[in-house]
Amino acid sequence: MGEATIRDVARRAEVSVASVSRALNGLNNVRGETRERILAAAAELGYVPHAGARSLSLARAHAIGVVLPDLHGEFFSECVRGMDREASRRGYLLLLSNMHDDSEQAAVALRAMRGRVDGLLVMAPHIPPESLERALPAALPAVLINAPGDFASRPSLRLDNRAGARAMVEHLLAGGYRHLVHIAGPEGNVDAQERARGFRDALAELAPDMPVRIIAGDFNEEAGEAAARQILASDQPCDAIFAANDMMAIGCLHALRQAGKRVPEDFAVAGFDDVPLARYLALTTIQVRIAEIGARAVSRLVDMLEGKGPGAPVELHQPELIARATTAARPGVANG
Amino acid sequence: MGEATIRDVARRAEVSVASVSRALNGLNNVRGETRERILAAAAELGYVPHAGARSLSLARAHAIGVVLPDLHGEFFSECVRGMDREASRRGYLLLLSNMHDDSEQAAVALRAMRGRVDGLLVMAPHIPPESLERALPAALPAVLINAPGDFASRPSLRLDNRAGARAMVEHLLAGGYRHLVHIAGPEGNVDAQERARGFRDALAELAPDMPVRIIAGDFNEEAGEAAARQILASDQPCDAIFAANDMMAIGCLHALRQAGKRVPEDFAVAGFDDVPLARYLALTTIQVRIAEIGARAVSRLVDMLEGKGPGAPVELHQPELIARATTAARPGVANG
DNA sequence: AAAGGTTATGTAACCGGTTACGGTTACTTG
DNA sequence: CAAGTAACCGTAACCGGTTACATAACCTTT
Repeated sequence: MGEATIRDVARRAEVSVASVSRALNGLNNVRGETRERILAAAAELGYVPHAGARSLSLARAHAIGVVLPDLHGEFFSECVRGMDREASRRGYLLLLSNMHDDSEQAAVALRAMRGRVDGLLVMAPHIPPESLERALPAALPAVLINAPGDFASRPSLRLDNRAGARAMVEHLLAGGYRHLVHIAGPEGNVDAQERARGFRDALAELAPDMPVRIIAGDFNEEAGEAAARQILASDQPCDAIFAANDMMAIGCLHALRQAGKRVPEDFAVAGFDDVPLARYLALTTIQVRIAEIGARAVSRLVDMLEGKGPGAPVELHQPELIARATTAARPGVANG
Repeated sequence: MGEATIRDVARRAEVSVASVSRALNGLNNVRGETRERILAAAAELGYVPHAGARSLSLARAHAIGVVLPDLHGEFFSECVRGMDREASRRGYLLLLSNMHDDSEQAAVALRAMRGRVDGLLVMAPHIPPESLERALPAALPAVLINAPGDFASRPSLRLDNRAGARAMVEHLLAGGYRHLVHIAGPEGNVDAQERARGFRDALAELAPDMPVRIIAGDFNEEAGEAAARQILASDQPCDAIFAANDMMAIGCLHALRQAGKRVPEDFAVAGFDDVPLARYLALTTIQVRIAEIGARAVSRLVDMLEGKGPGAPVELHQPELIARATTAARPGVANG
């Protein structure tokens, strides 16, 4: 009924389980003829080793746990794809668990990983550092991705959101735009916070006399549309809109066009993330190579697991500005 | 150093491991005071049960293995998202393994699942049924998604590609288009085959005197562009192009517009899948609710695992036609 | 007070692998 | 030919849980 075990193979090959284990794991202290007999028996029985038992015995699961929040489409898939690529390259499987926003559920998800994985990859831009640290099994190596705060205790990867926002501000100013508005992301989200901060700081430094105007948003397309309407209805001057992510920028684009405005002549529009759609809509944005970050996270974790040391505690990934038509320079502006 | 084990908890609470196990699993045959002592000890030690050991002992891992091919972005994430939603609802974790195209590697990926999962979800539109069956551990329940051929031995979910293609042909004919061309997907891919077959059959039935014209493609945007160029260069009449997926349809759209053609006036264009981009480009397409299929697959597998019977051996999911601007009816055609 | 029943707890086997350790056997070597 | 060595192989302990079964403690009941 059940699958064949190593003892079945041993019985059939008329050797001990130890020899079967040795033969199947390629140890060299098995006589050629014996090895043949064992391999034959294993093949005849269709024997497949029981990975669970193996990892219990070895204290090594060759699997890494991935705990992600509810990301929207692109992000999720790209991140997991990058992780999977690297993981399979290095011989690990991925155990996935979506963590819903609740911090309590997150703890449960993390605990469920104990004893099935060798390490953890955690992306939790919305969980406060202390409760995250409390929820992490202490002895399990972990790499944090885009964690809020400076996590001294765990190595982490971070996207340099501030640098990205700053690059965008520079780009818009260089293009001759003089009245910038930022549409922010959800309040609790670190990425959103850092992008807004980057916008604010860059403006303070590069154009100190320009008023800093930030409209609240939530990363959804509708928020972008609402922001556009608000801008159109307002009497404050505005000639460039920088949304904290692409979806809001896209909503914004739609609303502006619907209102008969031209982009970039009347308003420049820019986003953040470089989702596939951005290219089709010629939207200027900041490219976030999330797959690369995922792969890098796996790579660092595996290095830790294999004793190659944790490396830099915080690794900052630089995003790249992709200039497209929605922020073309104003006529008469000499561009650098 | 290592994490606390159940024996550590037992020692600290001055009881046997059996009692600890009982107390932590909520069995009712533990005296109240003893239970308190055990819970306290566990909390003090930060004890987290070792899921690997637990599942070895119970012969139940509460995890399900997911083996997917290299899908492109949208598809992958949507599918996994649907699976994850349902899996976490029913108390299972997902163990992910991307299967690369190689059939040999697929077998390895499947074997690696033995002993860590209770069942398997396999999506392998490119692996021949026999080698798949050979690679699947016999005693492991599995649900196949979009498997080629009729798999008598395993329950499976299938997208009704033929019905989708047929609906599209009907839609185009009703719109007044008279010269349909299909851009096919990769040869070995079942979905692509069935879509082409649906196109062919529908045409044979609904417009028997119309020549069936199919151009080879590979699901990539470039193939769509190439097909468009081929159509433009050819002297055979064509007024509607139905690509086997959205990405090719999009490539096609670009190439046509670049050549100065209007859509849908000169050519109608339609795709298959309804990727998010399709809505923005107003591309008519067949909506595939892949997340739903993923969720359903999990649900069926869990039903099997919990002894609720496998249900229908093959479950066919009906896709829905989404009519948009790229296939607007020709003027003068009474529609509906 | 002894017999019988109930309930709480402990002991040890088991899940399916790996491996330290010790025993055989065959081969060198003086 | 005896002793030493290397190569091969088997026994049993172990990884960290669960649980059948045995035992002990406590109540009833007559």
